[in-house]
Amino acid sequence: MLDDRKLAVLRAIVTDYIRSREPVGSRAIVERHHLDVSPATVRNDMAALEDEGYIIQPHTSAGRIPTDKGYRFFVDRLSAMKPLTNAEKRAITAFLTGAVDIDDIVTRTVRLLAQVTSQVAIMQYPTMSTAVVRRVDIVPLHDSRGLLVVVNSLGKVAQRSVDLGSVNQESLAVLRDRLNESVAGLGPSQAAKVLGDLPANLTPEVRGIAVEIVSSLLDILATDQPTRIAVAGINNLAQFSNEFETSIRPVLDTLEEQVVLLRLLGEASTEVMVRIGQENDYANLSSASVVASAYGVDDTWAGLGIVGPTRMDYPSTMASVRAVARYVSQILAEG
Amino acid sequence: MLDDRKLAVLRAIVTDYIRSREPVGSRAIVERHHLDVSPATVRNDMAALEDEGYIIQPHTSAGRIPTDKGYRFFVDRLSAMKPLTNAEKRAITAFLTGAVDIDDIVTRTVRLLAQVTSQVAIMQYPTMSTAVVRRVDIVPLHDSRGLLVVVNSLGKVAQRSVDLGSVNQESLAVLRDRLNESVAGLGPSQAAKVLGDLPANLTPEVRGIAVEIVSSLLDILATDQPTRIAVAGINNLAQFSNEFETSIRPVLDTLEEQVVLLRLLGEASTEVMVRIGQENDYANLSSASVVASAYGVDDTWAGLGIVGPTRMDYPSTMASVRAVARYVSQILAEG
DNA sequence: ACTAGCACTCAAGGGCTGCGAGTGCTAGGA
DNA sequence: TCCTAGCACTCGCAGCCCTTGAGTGCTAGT
Repeated sequence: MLDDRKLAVLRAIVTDYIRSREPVGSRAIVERHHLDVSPATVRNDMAALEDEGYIIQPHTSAGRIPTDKGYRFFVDRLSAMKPLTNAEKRAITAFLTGAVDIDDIVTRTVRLLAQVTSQVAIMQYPTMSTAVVRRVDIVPLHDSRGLLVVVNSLGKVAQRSVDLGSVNQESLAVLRDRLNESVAGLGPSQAAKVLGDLPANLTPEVRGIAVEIVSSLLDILATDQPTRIAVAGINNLAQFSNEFETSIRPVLDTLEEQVVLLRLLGEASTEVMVRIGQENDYANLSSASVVASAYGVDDTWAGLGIVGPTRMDYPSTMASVRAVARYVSQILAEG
Repeated sequence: MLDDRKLAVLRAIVTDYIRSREPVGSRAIVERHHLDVSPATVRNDMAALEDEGYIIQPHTSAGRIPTDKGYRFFVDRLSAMKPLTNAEKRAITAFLTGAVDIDDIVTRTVRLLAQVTSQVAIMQYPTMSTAVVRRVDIVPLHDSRGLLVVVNSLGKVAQRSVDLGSVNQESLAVLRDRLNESVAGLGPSQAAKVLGDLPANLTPEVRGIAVEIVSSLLDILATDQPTRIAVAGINNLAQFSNEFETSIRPVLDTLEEQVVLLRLLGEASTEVMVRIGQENDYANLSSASVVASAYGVDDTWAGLGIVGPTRMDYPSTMASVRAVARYVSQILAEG
């Protein structure tokens, strides 16, 4: 049905349209891509491609532009990721070295990604779910307030404000040691099991306060901060103001919805995921595309990616997203 | 020079223009604000106001719109902050109760502010500078990597990845205890002084590792995370796409510049600060206004505020910003 | 000091026109 | 059977002109 020349025509339309944002006509194709046929022949091919739903005409006397389906076909079958230039690789390493902690890594990565792709970058903070607890601490602050601090093996720190009542320092130290003995080295779910029985085994004076602290601790382990997302490069959207069908409004709305972003990134695998226009489950993103990939080490994975107009340079963007995901994984693995 | 009626005319122009975004004509003023004079009289007043630079005509046959100077006069002399409705007050308290730690407070506050004002909200994380160190901990992670964790009296947790070499657990515990004895209860600058002499007083086997850890600790105390800013409600900008002189682009650019935002918020005092259009030192904000206030407890203050078009409802916005700053200060004071 | 009246200005919107890019179709050639 | 040349057709776009109407500044009169 689609012979080689038709595929070449489709590829030409997609690449030219991505470059120029102008509907692509039959003459332009034969000229720019030296197909050795006449425009009339290309027109016949275009008619066929239009019948199949890969391209449309914005109006009768205009050239063709790709549909979502056309982009999809292009991404799946007609393009290869464009390898990064050495300058880009150097920029990536330069940007990511010198990060001091995991928050810093995320902040730097998301900015880097925004800069490299000239799109809006989003990145999920690594989850703790497969990490194990390394340290639990209870720090008195002032009056009866204190802070419960949990450090996990990824170097992620979680904290929760707690009420310590009038418990004395020694009891607190005892409780802390018991907590550490119990849960250090355990994953969240195992830790939660162990913690359930803990208060019963404590001396009465500690027990009162222990109940609240254990419940806060369980809370930390359960919620596991899956809700945090870093965003950067929103200013890059402005250049596409008239790119999106109506306005950039719905896209901006989506970027404020952490839950939606999380679900988007949740679908990323270690290879590059691309969602084009209507393929997104969210009406707000129906004229946007999402390119995402998972990053992480061992069994701990989270997502990062970009959001942009459907008319984007998929080969380059996909390559950038994948490269950044790999570099940041590597950095996480190293320390 | 400016008699009462002229002031009333200016006030009418500002309020009507804020409402309708249409240039305000002389007839509209006498009708909507029952000044008991004729349009012709108002026209004379308008000519005077224009001479003084408070209003301009976008084109010859149009009504008048306020200049930055006109807004400034309005804010300083012609308006009072609009008290919040009970519903708004309830929304604020509802939104802020249940915050679990300081990060959570900031996240919630900045979203709240964006929602209440329908503008872009920005908020500086509280600085540690006047807080005292409560706890220092060193948590081994894997291989030779570890995490240095510092908790301060505000409940703020800072961490830094460190290389522990092959030091054993006991030495680490010793070092940790010594660090806590030395700096607990001290502010950053005092702590830094004490820390300088510490390694010399340690046993040789601990000393090697201590040097690096102390330097990381000093780093944490010095950098003090003043660089973090939370932003929310960028989608609110979209409704003003054609509000800003050229586009929302420069404003979006500014919002990506943490340094600029920090300097903006740094100028906030405990009363409400308003910067209108060209009053901002940044060309990117020349058609935007910033409303900000300081929040905090005791000697620890940071800034929060909003960024929006110069055509904004100053009385309400100022009231909201002030109210939110006060509520969040109160919450910080309580726990 | 205010007002009525009037001539003037100018942005915005509607209708009209010519231009040109691009198409679909058909007939003819390899 | 596939490709091409030629041609009539479509339609968005830009430019132009005109009308409309809101709003002004000025002047003479109360």
